Amino acid sequence: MSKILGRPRSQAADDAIIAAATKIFYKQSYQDVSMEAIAIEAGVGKATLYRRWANKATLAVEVLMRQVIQEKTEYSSGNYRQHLISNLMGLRDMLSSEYADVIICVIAETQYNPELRTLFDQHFLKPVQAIGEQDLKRAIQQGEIKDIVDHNLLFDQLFGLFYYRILVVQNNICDKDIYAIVDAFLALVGINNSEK
Amino acid sequence: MSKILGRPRSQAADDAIIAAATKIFYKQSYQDVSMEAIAIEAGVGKATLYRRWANKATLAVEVLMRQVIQEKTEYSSGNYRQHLISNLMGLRDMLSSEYADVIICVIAETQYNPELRTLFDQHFLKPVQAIGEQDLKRAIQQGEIKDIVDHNLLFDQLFGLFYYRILVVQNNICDKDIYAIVDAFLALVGINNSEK
Amino acid sequence: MSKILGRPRSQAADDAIIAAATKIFYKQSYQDVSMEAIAIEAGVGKATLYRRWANKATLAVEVLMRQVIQEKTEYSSGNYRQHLISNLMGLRDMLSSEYADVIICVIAETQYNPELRTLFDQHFLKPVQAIGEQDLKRAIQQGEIKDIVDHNLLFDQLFGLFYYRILVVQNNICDKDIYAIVDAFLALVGINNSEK
Amino acid sequence: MSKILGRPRSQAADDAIIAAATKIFYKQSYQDVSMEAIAIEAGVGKATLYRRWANKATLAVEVLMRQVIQEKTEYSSGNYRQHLISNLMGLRDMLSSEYADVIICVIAETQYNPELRTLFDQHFLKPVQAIGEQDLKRAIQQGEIKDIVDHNLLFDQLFGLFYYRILVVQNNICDKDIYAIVDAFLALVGINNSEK
DNA sequence: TTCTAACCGAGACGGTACGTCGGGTCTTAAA
DNA sequence: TTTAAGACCCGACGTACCGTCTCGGTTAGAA
Repeated sequence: MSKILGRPRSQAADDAIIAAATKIFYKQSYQDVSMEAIAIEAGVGKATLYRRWANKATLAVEVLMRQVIQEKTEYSSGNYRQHLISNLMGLRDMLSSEYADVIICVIAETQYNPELRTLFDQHFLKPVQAIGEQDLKRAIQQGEIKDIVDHNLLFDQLFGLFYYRILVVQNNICDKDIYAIVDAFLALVGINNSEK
Repeated sequence: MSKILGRPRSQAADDAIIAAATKIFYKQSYQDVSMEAIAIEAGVGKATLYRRWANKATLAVEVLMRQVIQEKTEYSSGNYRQHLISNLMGLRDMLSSEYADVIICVIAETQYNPELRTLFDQHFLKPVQAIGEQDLKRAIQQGEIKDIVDHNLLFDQLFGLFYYRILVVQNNICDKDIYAIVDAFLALVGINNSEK
Repeated sequence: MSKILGRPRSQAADDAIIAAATKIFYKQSYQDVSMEAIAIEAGVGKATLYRRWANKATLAVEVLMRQVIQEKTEYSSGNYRQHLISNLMGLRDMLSSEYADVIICVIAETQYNPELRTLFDQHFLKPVQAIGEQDLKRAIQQGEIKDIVDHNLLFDQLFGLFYYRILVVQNNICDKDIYAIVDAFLALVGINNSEK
Repeated sequence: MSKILGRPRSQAADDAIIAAATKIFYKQSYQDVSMEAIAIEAGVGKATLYRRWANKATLAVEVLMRQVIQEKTEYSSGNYRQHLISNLMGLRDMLSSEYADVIICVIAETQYNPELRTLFDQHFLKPVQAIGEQDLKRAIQQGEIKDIVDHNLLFDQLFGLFYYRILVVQNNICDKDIYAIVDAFLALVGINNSEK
């Protein structure tokens, strides 16, 4: 049986590291952030840092994840159209935030780091998609939209639009754009529009 | 009047550097590529390299640009549907190629390097978009598709889908998917579908 | 109160660096020696090297110092004349050795590097002078030579002769020359000569 | 027979280079002086510079030589004691000047550059020694000093004292010191002292 | 006058060493 | 066993200088 031996890990260290990382990733570009700086800001040894997160990218995912969770909980009422708009505004805000370069740099890293890939999928992409899918499922059950087969493709088109516009082309997406996009989306899959 | 003074820059050095960079970016991840390695492979001094390209990202854009130009010239016959399919297959191939991580890393860099941003826009994004737009214009003139107002949005959705699926979610897009996507796109904007 | 924090510096690294430097300074000219080569030979990171010695010259002084210490301990018996001859032969050997160019290059550096100046003084010049002075003092006490006031000047003349002849004019000084020089020196300050 | 073909070398370029080198060696340490800077200051191409002087050290010897010539012509009257004092003051001034580090750096280079060695010998050391020897010869003829056999050794001791004191130990030599040194020297070799 | 050869200033060339910096690991003594 | 501190190895970075080479153009004497 495995007993817990030695000094237990300090929760304070965890918190200090995340706080420091969140702060530093906010005000500096991903590349310019050094693990050393985070360790110093957190008042923590580098080993303590690496014992919890294997590398900079992994720590960055942690920070991003917490940012997503914050966003997620803020939008939670209204009908499907409202939900969708709220979710997409959340996504827009995240992609336009100071963490934009952290997101894209992490995505870059995932190209040749499978573990990070998995982590990023589960802690960042999935949670964002999940909101959309939960809402969608409820909307279908409530008869708000058609039970289309390939909503994956449509969702990817929707999300892709945001990633591409904001991160690649670097045109920001205003609220009016989002209304138009959502309405176009609902025009395709919504039930009410065929009733009109 | 400005005369040409001093020894002119060697075209051979240009070529050697680009060839070396293309080769090395192909077989190594962007992060693992060092400017020093490129200089050595090209048989060129580091100063010669930095005289032309200020940093790794700028050189990477050069390499990507030439890859895009190669792709572009390969697809050039058939009707609009054919063209669109060809173009998107080209985009898919590029985003799925060994240069995928170079592209995403360059995009990452553009987040905090305005000059690189401009360069990437003009030498990579614009050329790719241009193909689509030229074809579109011709298609409208020939009455193949509706003269819709906001084809920008639709194109971004299309391109975004590819960037998102391949680079972010990392699901590859097969030929069948492309047919489906194009048909869905034409169902929205094509004229023939309203005739059905 | 100052406690010892962090990982202590590795004595093994110190030793490896000094051994490597000694070896490389021996077989290459000072100018051709690179810090990188020393680091590699020592199996040590460049940072580790620069953490201890700020530059090539400082490291060279370290190497020279250890060479002086080796020489010093070799000559230690006989009367004052014998001692003087031994010491000057040691100086001659050092200035004629493979380290000659290291010595002169370090002296060159001291012209515009005060810290190196101090270091060179304390770790190289002083130890060499000290031998002569100790012997002198003993010789005076034992009545072998006159208690002259300005032996500094005479010593500088003696040492200067060696530096000038070997390093500047680059004529080597043979054993016979040394005997002559010492006898001339003792003819000036020795007691026995006035007794003859 | 070799005829002079092509455009003759520009005297103006020679002068400009020497002037620039003299100026720059004066105000910067030898190490910090770059051939490029001299070429720019002289308004001359680097090739023009290297066509005349093979490297920095060779050019430095040129500068030093001209400095020696300047000094030489300044002292030329009085008896031998006066001459010797003047000459040594000239040497002292040169070794204490802004060119001190140039001298020592050139000496350093001569350790592994035989051509420079020859050049330095003929253009710097010899001229300085020559003054002393000419004066000595005349003094011997005029019966001012003994016709000693090995005045080489004594001269080396004298010059060595200056090089060692000023460049190595870096104690400056004041006028009073020079008087003392000269008188000690003449006490050894002078005729008048035995007459007193 | 035209030709030829060496020159000129400017600056790019291949090399090479520099000293710094960051990543991720390891080693202390203390808790 | 974890902690903070900080040294460790590794290797890329971008700069600077070396001494050479290549431009277009100049300057002389020879043909």
